[in-house]
Amino acid sequence: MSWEEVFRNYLDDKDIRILKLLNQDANISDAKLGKLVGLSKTAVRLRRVKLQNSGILKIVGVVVLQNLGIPYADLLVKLKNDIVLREQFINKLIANDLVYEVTEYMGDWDLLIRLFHNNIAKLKDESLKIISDKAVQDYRISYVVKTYKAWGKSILSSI
Amino acid sequence: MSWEEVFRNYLDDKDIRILKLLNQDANISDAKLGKLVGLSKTAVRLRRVKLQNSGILKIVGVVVLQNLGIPYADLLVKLKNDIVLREQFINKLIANDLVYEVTEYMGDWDLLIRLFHNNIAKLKDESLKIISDKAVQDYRISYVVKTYKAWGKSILSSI
DNA sequence: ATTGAAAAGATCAGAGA
DNA sequence: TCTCTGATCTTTTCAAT
Repeated sequence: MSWEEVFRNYLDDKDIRILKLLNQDANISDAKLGKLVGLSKTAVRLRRVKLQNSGILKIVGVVVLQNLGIPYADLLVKLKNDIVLREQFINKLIANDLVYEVTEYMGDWDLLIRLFHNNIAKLKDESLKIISDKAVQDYRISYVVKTYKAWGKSILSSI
Repeated sequence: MSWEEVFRNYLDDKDIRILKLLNQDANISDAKLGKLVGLSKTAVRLRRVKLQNSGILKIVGVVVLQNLGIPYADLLVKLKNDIVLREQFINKLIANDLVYEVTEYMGDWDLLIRLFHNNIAKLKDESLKIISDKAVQDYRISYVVKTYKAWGKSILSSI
Protein backbone atom coordinates (compact mmCIF):
# COMPACT_ATOMS: atom_id res chain seq x y z
CA MET A 1 0.00 0.00 0.00
CA SER A 2 1.51 3.27 -1.04
CA TRP A 3 1.41 7.02 -0.79
CA GLU A 4 -0.26 7.28 -4.20
CA GLU A 5 -3.06 4.88 -3.35
CA VAL A 6 -4.08 6.89 -0.31
CA PHE A 7 -3.80 10.29 -1.94
CA ARG A 8 -5.72 9.10 -5.00
CA ASN A 9 -8.92 9.69 -3.03
CA TYR A 10 -8.11 13.36 -2.68
CA LEU A 11 -5.95 14.36 -5.64
CA ASP A 12 -5.34 13.39 -9.25
CA ASP A 13 -2.24 11.58 -10.43
CA LYS A 14 -0.41 14.67 -11.59
CA ASP A 15 -0.87 16.50 -8.29
CA ILE A 16 0.29 13.40 -6.45
CA ARG A 17 3.43 13.18 -8.56
CA ILE A 18 4.12 16.87 -8.02
CA LEU A 19 3.79 16.43 -4.26
CA LYS A 20 6.02 13.39 -4.26
CA LEU A 21 8.75 15.08 -6.30
CA LEU A 22 8.65 18.20 -4.12
CA ASN A 23 8.84 16.03 -1.01
CA GLN A 24 12.00 14.46 -2.40
CA ASP A 25 13.54 17.76 -3.49
CA ALA A 26 11.84 21.02 -2.58
CA ASN A 27 14.09 23.09 -4.84
CA ILE A 28 13.15 21.43 -8.12
CA SER A 29 12.00 23.98 -10.69
CA ASP A 30 8.60 24.07 -12.35
CA ALA A 31 10.28 23.35 -15.68
CA LYS A 32 11.83 20.11 -14.42
CA LEU A 33 8.63 19.15 -12.65
CA GLY A 34 6.80 19.69 -15.91
CA LYS A 35 9.12 17.38 -17.81
CA LEU A 36 8.79 14.66 -15.20
CA VAL A 37 5.03 14.97 -14.82
CA GLY A 38 4.15 15.67 -18.44
CA LEU A 39 2.87 19.22 -18.22
CA SER A 40 4.05 22.63 -19.34
CA LYS A 41 5.88 24.60 -16.69
CA THR A 42 2.97 27.03 -16.56
CA ALA A 43 0.51 24.26 -15.89
CA VAL A 44 2.73 22.79 -13.19
CA ARG A 45 3.07 26.19 -11.66
CA LEU A 46 -0.70 26.65 -11.44
CA ARG A 47 -1.09 23.28 -9.77
CA ARG A 48 1.75 23.88 -7.35
CA VAL A 49 0.46 27.29 -6.32
CA LYS A 50 -3.02 25.86 -5.86
CA LEU A 51 -1.67 23.11 -3.62
CA GLN A 52 0.27 25.66 -1.60
CA ASN A 53 -2.65 28.07 -1.29
CA SER A 54 -4.94 25.31 -0.09
CA GLY A 55 -2.42 24.42 2.62
CA ILE A 56 -1.92 20.88 1.34
CA LEU A 57 1.67 21.57 0.33
CA LYS A 58 4.05 23.60 2.42
CA ILE A 59 7.63 24.36 1.53
CA VAL A 60 9.32 24.61 4.90
CA GLY A 61 12.79 25.46 6.08
CA VAL A 62 13.28 23.04 8.93
CA VAL A 63 15.97 23.09 11.58
CA VAL A 64 16.93 19.49 12.23
CA LEU A 65 17.59 19.55 15.96
CA GLN A 66 19.30 16.19 16.10
CA ASN A 67 21.85 17.21 13.46
CA LEU A 68 22.71 20.23 15.58
CA GLY A 69 23.09 18.03 18.65
CA ILE A 70 20.24 19.76 20.47
CA PRO A 71 18.35 17.45 22.83
CA TYR A 72 14.59 17.29 22.62
CA ALA A 73 11.76 15.48 24.34
CA ASP A 74 8.08 14.71 24.00
CA LEU A 75 5.55 15.43 26.71
CA LEU A 76 2.29 13.53 26.77
CA VAL A 77 -0.24 15.61 28.62
CA LYS A 78 -3.71 14.98 30.02
CA LEU A 79 -5.65 18.21 30.44
CA LYS A 80 -8.40 19.18 32.87
CA ASN A 81 -11.90 19.53 31.48
CA ASP A 82 -11.87 23.30 31.30
CA ILE A 83 -12.13 24.73 27.81
CA VAL A 84 -10.78 28.17 28.71
CA LEU A 85 -7.74 26.86 30.57
CA ARG A 86 -7.11 24.40 27.79
CA GLU A 87 -7.16 27.05 25.09
CA GLN A 88 -4.92 29.40 27.05
CA PHE A 89 -2.46 26.58 27.58
CA ILE A 90 -2.31 25.68 23.90
CA ASN A 91 -1.81 29.32 22.91
CA LYS A 92 1.03 29.58 25.39
CA LEU A 93 2.64 26.51 23.85
CA ILE A 94 2.32 27.90 20.33
CA ALA A 95 3.97 31.13 21.44
CA ASN A 96 6.81 29.30 23.21
CA ASP A 97 9.90 29.28 20.99
CA LEU A 98 11.22 26.15 22.63
CA VAL A 99 8.11 24.18 21.68
CA TYR A 100 8.68 22.47 18.35
CA GLU A 101 5.37 20.68 17.96
CA VAL A 102 1.91 20.61 19.50
CA THR A 103 -0.51 17.87 18.50
CA GLU A 104 -3.93 17.16 19.98
CA TYR A 105 -5.12 13.58 20.48
CA MET A 106 -8.39 11.85 21.02
CA GLY A 107 -7.77 9.17 23.60
CA ASP A 108 -5.94 8.66 26.87
CA TRP A 109 -3.75 11.68 26.32
CA ASP A 110 -4.80 15.12 25.12
CA LEU A 111 -1.57 16.61 23.81
CA LEU A 112 1.81 15.69 22.47
CA ILE A 113 4.27 18.52 23.05
CA ARG A 114 7.76 18.34 21.58
CA LEU A 115 10.27 20.76 23.04
CA PHE A 116 14.02 21.33 22.91
CA HIS A 117 16.72 23.05 24.91
CA ASN A 118 20.49 23.41 25.23
CA ASN A 119 20.97 20.38 27.46
CA ILE A 120 19.02 17.73 29.27
CA ALA A 121 18.95 19.62 32.56
CA LYS A 122 17.40 22.70 30.97
CA LEU A 123 15.12 20.47 28.93
CA LYS A 124 13.80 18.93 32.12
CA ASP A 125 13.38 22.36 33.75
CA GLU A 126 11.41 23.63 30.78
CA SER A 127 9.30 20.47 30.75
CA LEU A 128 8.46 20.88 34.41
CA LYS A 129 7.64 24.53 33.84
CA ILE A 130 5.25 23.60 31.08
CA ILE A 131 3.47 20.86 32.97
CA SER A 132 3.12 23.03 36.08
CA ASP A 133 0.39 24.95 34.22
CA LYS A 134 -2.96 24.65 35.95
CA ALA A 135 -4.52 23.21 32.78
CA VAL A 136 -2.43 20.05 33.18
CA GLN A 137 -3.84 17.06 34.99
CA ASP A 138 -1.23 14.40 34.24
CA TYR A 139 1.84 13.95 32.06
CA ARG A 140 4.70 11.71 30.90
CA ILE A 141 8.09 12.78 29.62
CA SER A 142 9.93 10.83 26.91
CA TYR A 143 13.41 11.88 25.89
CA VAL A 144 14.19 11.50 22.23
CA VAL A 145 17.17 9.38 21.26
CA LYS A 146 16.86 9.66 17.51
CA THR A 147 14.39 10.50 14.77
CA TYR A 148 14.60 8.07 11.85
CA LYS A 149 11.91 9.46 9.66
CA ALA A 150 9.99 12.72 9.50
CA TRP A 151 7.65 14.48 7.08
CA GLY A 152 7.21 11.16 5.31
CA LYS A 153 10.88 10.78 4.47
CA SER A 154 13.97 9.28 6.01
CA ILE A 155 16.08 12.02 7.54
CA LEU A 156 19.20 10.01 8.24
CA SER A 157 20.42 9.51 4.70
CA SER A 158 20.54 12.16 1.97
CA ILE A 159 19.20 15.69 2.00
CA MET B 1 13.98 32.12 26.55
CA SER B 2 14.22 32.08 22.82
CA TRP B 3 15.31 30.21 19.75
CA GLU B 4 18.39 32.40 19.34
CA GLU B 5 19.62 31.86 22.87
CA VAL B 6 19.61 28.10 22.47
CA PHE B 7 21.16 28.05 19.01
CA ARG B 8 23.85 30.53 20.04
CA ASN B 9 25.76 27.60 21.54
CA TYR B 10 26.01 25.95 18.16
CA LEU B 11 25.94 28.66 15.49
CA ASP B 12 26.89 32.29 15.01
CA ASP B 13 24.34 35.09 14.84
CA LYS B 14 24.21 35.26 11.06
CA ASP B 15 23.53 31.56 10.65
CA ILE B 16 20.84 31.75 13.30
CA ARG B 17 19.13 34.64 11.53
CA ILE B 18 19.32 32.79 8.22
CA LEU B 19 17.72 29.71 9.79
CA LYS B 20 14.99 31.76 11.43
CA LEU B 21 14.13 33.63 8.24
CA LEU B 22 14.05 30.42 6.20
CA ASN B 23 11.85 28.79 8.84
CA GLN B 24 9.40 31.67 8.50
CA ASP B 25 9.49 31.67 4.71
CA ALA B 26 11.38 28.96 2.85
CA ASN B 27 11.04 30.77 -0.48
CA ILE B 28 12.98 33.89 0.47
CA SER B 29 15.83 34.53 -1.95
CA ASP B 30 19.51 34.68 -1.07
CA ALA B 31 19.54 38.33 -2.10
CA LYS B 32 16.78 39.27 0.36
CA LEU B 33 18.33 37.16 3.06
CA GLY B 34 21.57 39.01 2.44
CA LYS B 35 19.92 42.40 2.90
CA LEU B 36 18.25 41.31 6.12
CA VAL B 37 21.32 39.63 7.56
CA GLY B 38 23.95 42.04 6.28
CA LEU B 39 25.81 39.86 3.81
CA SER B 40 26.17 39.61 0.05
CA LYS B 41 23.91 37.09 -1.64
CA THR B 42 26.95 34.96 -2.42
CA ALA B 43 27.98 34.86 1.23
CA VAL B 44 24.44 33.95 2.29
CA ARG B 45 24.40 31.27 -0.34
CA LEU B 46 27.62 29.75 0.95
CA ARG B 47 26.27 29.69 4.50
CA ARG B 48 22.91 28.29 3.46
CA VAL B 49 24.47 25.52 1.41
CA LYS B 50 26.80 24.68 4.27
CA LEU B 51 23.87 24.44 6.67
CA GLN B 52 22.01 22.22 4.21
CA ASN B 53 25.01 19.99 3.55
CA SER B 54 25.57 19.48 7.26
CA GLY B 55 21.93 18.42 7.63
CA ILE B 56 21.11 21.23 10.06
CA LEU B 57 18.78 22.91 7.59
CA LYS B 58 16.41 21.07 5.32
CA ILE B 59 14.12 22.68 2.80
CA VAL B 60 11.27 20.23 2.56
CA GLY B 61 8.09 20.00 0.56
CA VAL B 62 5.67 18.73 3.17
CA VAL B 63 2.24 17.26 2.60
CA VAL B 64 0.04 18.59 5.38
CA LEU B 65 -2.18 15.60 6.06
CA GLN B 66 -4.71 17.48 8.14
CA ASN B 67 -5.33 20.01 5.37
CA LEU B 68 -6.05 17.13 3.01
CA GLY B 69 -8.45 15.62 5.52
CA ILE B 70 -6.36 12.48 5.88
CA PRO B 71 -6.60 10.94 9.36
CA TYR B 72 -3.42 10.04 11.17
CA ALA B 73 -2.45 8.54 14.49
CA ASP B 74 0.51 8.01 16.76
CA LEU B 75 1.57 4.63 18.05
CA LEU B 76 3.64 4.40 21.20
CA VAL B 77 5.53 1.14 21.12
CA LYS B 78 7.55 -0.83 23.65
CA LEU B 79 9.95 -3.20 21.94
CA LYS B 80 11.40 -6.51 23.06
CA ASN B 81 15.07 -6.57 24.04
CA ASP B 82 16.30 -8.08 20.80
CA ILE B 83 18.59 -5.85 18.79
CA VAL B 84 18.13 -7.70 15.50
CA LEU B 85 14.33 -7.76 15.68
CA ARG B 86 14.33 -4.12 16.72
CA GLU B 87 16.48 -3.05 13.79
CA GLN B 88 14.43 -5.03 11.27
CA PHE B 89 11.26 -3.48 12.63
CA ILE B 90 12.58 0.07 12.34
CA ASN B 91 13.76 -0.55 8.79
CA LYS B 92 10.35 -1.87 7.88
CA LEU B 93 8.77 1.28 9.31
CA ILE B 94 11.11 3.55 7.35
CA ALA B 95 10.23 1.69 4.15
CA ASN B 96 6.50 1.88 4.84
CA ASP B 97 4.97 4.72 2.82
CA LEU B 98 2.13 5.12 5.29
CA VAL B 99 4.52 5.83 8.14
CA TYR B 100 5.08 9.56 8.40
CA GLU B 101 7.44 9.66 11.36
CA VAL B 102 9.55 7.31 13.45
CA THR B 103 11.17 8.60 16.63
CA GLU B 104 13.09 6.61 19.22
CA TYR B 105 12.73 7.38 22.93
CA MET B 106 14.66 6.69 26.06
CA GLY B 107 12.08 5.90 28.72
CA ASP B 108 8.91 3.91 29.18
CA TRP B 109 8.29 3.72 25.45
CA ASP B 110 10.78 2.91 22.72
CA LEU B 111 9.19 4.36 19.61
CA LEU B 112 6.72 6.93 18.45
CA ILE B 113 5.29 5.96 15.07
CA ARG B 114 3.04 8.35 13.20
CA LEU B 115 1.04 6.86 10.37
CA PHE B 116 -1.83 7.85 8.11
CA HIS B 117 -4.46 6.23 5.93
CA ASN B 118 -7.62 6.95 3.95
CA ASN B 119 -9.99 6.57 6.86
CA ILE B 120 -10.04 5.60 10.49
CA ALA B 121 -10.94 1.98 9.83
CA LYS B 122 -7.95 1.49 7.54
CA LEU B 123 -5.80 3.48 9.93
CA LYS B 124 -6.67 1.07 12.68
CA ASP B 125 -6.03 -1.94 10.45
CA GLU B 126 -2.62 -0.61 9.49
CA SER B 127 -1.84 0.16 13.14
CA LEU B 128 -2.73 -3.36 14.17
CA LYS B 129 -0.64 -4.75 11.34
CA ILE B 130 2.34 -2.75 12.48
CA ILE B 131 2.08 -3.68 16.13
CA SER B 132 1.59 -7.36 15.29
CA ASP B 133 5.31 -7.47 14.43
CA LYS B 134 7.19 -9.84 16.71
CA ALA B 135 9.50 -7.02 17.83
CA VAL B 136 6.60 -5.33 19.62
CA GLN B 137 5.99 -5.98 23.29
CA ASP B 138 3.35 -3.37 24.11
CA TYR B 139 1.70 -0.37 22.48
CA ARG B 140 -0.85 2.48 22.73
CA ILE B 141 -2.72 4.13 19.88
CA SER B 142 -3.59 7.84 19.95
CA TYR B 143 -5.67 9.32 17.16
CA VAL B 144 -4.73 12.82 16.13
CA VAL B 145 -7.40 15.49 16.27
CA LYS B 146 -5.32 18.44 15.18
CA THR B 147 -1.74 19.61 14.89
CA TYR B 148 -1.31 23.20 16.08
CA LYS B 149 2.39 23.60 15.59
CA ALA B 150 5.03 21.69 13.68
CA TRP B 151 8.64 22.23 12.63
CA GLY B 152 8.86 25.03 15.17
CA LYS B 153 6.07 27.07 13.58
CA SER B 154 2.34 27.42 13.84
CA ILE B 155 0.71 25.61 10.93
CA LEU B 156 -2.84 26.88 11.35
CA SER B 157 -2.30 30.47 10.22
CA SER B 158 -0.11 31.71 7.36
CA ILE B 159 2.03 29.66 5.01
C1' DA C 1 0.96 27.98 -24.55
C1' DT C 2 4.27 31.66 -25.76
C1' DT C 3 6.74 35.67 -24.87
C1' DG C 4 9.64 39.00 -22.57
C1' DA C 5 11.22 41.57 -18.64
C1' DA C 6 12.59 41.18 -13.91
C1' DA C 7 14.28 38.25 -10.34
C1' DA C 8 16.86 34.60 -8.62
C1' DG C 9 20.34 31.06 -9.03
C1' DA C 10 24.97 29.59 -9.88
C1' DT C 11 29.94 30.19 -10.57
C1' DC C 12 34.38 32.34 -10.17
C1' DA C 13 38.47 35.24 -9.47
C1' DG C 14 40.17 38.14 -6.27
C1' DA C 15 40.07 40.90 -1.70
C1' DG C 16 40.46 40.78 3.16
C1' DA C 17 40.67 38.82 7.88
C1' DT D 1 42.83 28.99 5.44
C1' DC D 2 38.40 30.57 5.61
C1' DT D 3 34.95 33.90 4.44
C1' DC D 4 33.21 37.67 1.87
C1' DT D 5 32.45 40.47 -2.35
C1' DG D 6 31.12 41.95 -6.90
C1' DA D 7 30.93 40.74 -11.69
C1' DT D 8 29.01 37.68 -15.00
C1' DC D 9 26.23 34.27 -17.08
C1' DT D 10 22.29 31.01 -16.83
C1' DT D 11 17.89 29.72 -15.31
C1' DT D 12 13.52 30.61 -13.32
C1' DT D 13 9.68 33.22 -12.13
C1' DC D 14 5.73 35.86 -13.23
C1' DA D 15 2.41 38.55 -15.64
C1' DA D 16 0.53 39.76 -20.10
C1' DT D 17 -0.91 38.17 -24.28
